[in-house]
Amino acid sequence: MHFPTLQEQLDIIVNNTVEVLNVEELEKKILKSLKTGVPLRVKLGADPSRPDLHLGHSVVLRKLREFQDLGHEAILIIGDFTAMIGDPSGKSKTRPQLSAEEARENGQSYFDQASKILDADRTTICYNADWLGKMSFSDVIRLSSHYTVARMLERDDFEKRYRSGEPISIHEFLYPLAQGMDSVHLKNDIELGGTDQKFNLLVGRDLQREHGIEPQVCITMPLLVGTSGGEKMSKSLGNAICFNDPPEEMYGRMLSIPDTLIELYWKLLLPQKAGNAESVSEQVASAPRETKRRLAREVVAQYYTAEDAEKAQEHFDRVIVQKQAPEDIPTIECEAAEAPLFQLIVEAGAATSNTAARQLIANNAVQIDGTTCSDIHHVVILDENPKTIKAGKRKFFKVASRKKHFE
RNA sequence: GGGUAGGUAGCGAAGCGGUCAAACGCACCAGACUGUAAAUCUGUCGACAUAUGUCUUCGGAGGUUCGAAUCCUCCCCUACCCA
Repeated sequence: MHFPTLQEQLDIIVNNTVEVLNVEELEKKILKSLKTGVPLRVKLGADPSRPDLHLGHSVVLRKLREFQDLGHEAILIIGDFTAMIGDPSGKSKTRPQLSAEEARENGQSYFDQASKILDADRTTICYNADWLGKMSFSDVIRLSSHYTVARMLERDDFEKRYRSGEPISIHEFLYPLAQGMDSVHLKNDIELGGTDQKFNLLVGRDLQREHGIEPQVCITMPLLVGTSGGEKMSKSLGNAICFNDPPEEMYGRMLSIPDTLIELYWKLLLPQKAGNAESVSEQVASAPRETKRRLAREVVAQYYTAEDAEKAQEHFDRVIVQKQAPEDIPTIECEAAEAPLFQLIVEAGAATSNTAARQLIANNAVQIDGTTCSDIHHVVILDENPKTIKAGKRKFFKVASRKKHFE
């Protein structure tokens, strides 16, 4: 195995990180691997209770990929056992406990999605139920004796919740310990995570040391801000862009980010290409629109192809900018010769209830063949010629009668 | 085990016998404006019907009332304090 030089590796590894704990040890580890030819083992934990990966996940996955490209070993660890506990980080809500099968399924899905960024052939995937599930209660007691309540409360979100009077369950204290045991089991050299994982990563480091293993270096990456700015990207906040979003949607959502996020997204979401990162801020200043369009295209191309990205942009220009109907839109066929407009909107899935559909109409958000209709009682006359209905900004469908088709 | 304060729509938070489908803020959705966005302004924001209507909601189950989110009983849950 041939690795780049120490300095080359350090430059790449440290770039974009929030913290590296600590750099001296990292250097030592790199030097050792250079000398022995043994790649570093880099661990990243994955939570299978949320199998929809979004761009926020990509930040840390991208870092892992960089390690792979430097010749090191990526270990993706699916926390199927910890998912059964429920991840306490962030929200106070306890996550639903997953069955073993669900966790495996989700884990596979996670891996499939992560493969859009990782080099899948060179990624080791493992499930922590394989070892955590074998621990006995006395093992757990022994493990938990290593940590004190006061130290647990050092963790940022525990401390906040404690002070604001929000509940903290005992089992949540076990979560970092379980995650730390993963590091003991894997004997990994490095663990990656978002800044919210810092405490958990450090617990792994401590536990390794106590088990006589060379402690892992902890690397934290920034949490990506969501598309509306402010809060971190999260599916439940509705400000996320998922790996599995279709190209058109991905493109549209990318364009809807505030301008102030362009540079940050550029830095964190695209692979490092020499020369282009520095000039982005100038480009944003001089041509924000074009820069954002380019960013959107580049991001879509990461998850699909450059061609798909082009198509997505064309689609967007057509539908949103020029407000024309897209090329391919679904047609619903009715047997009746006429139908209330609001009902059609619901049937097409453009509104969740009749009331919601009426509200859309009342809000001037509905067009039939390009003409706005604000009459909630409107009845659409159907024949074999499909009528194009637009409900809201980007929901289009056609309706036609299929009466004749029955003869 | 004892005490105190609480559990209200996606979230935060008012209401404390009728005028409550429930103020207000945020988020979401839509319209205007734009660069596509952000910011700003406007509307909507439980469901069904739509001219003032009906139904299901205010931790859960009962009860008192012509009438309850609001009063009573029991239960469940949370925080804090005392043991």
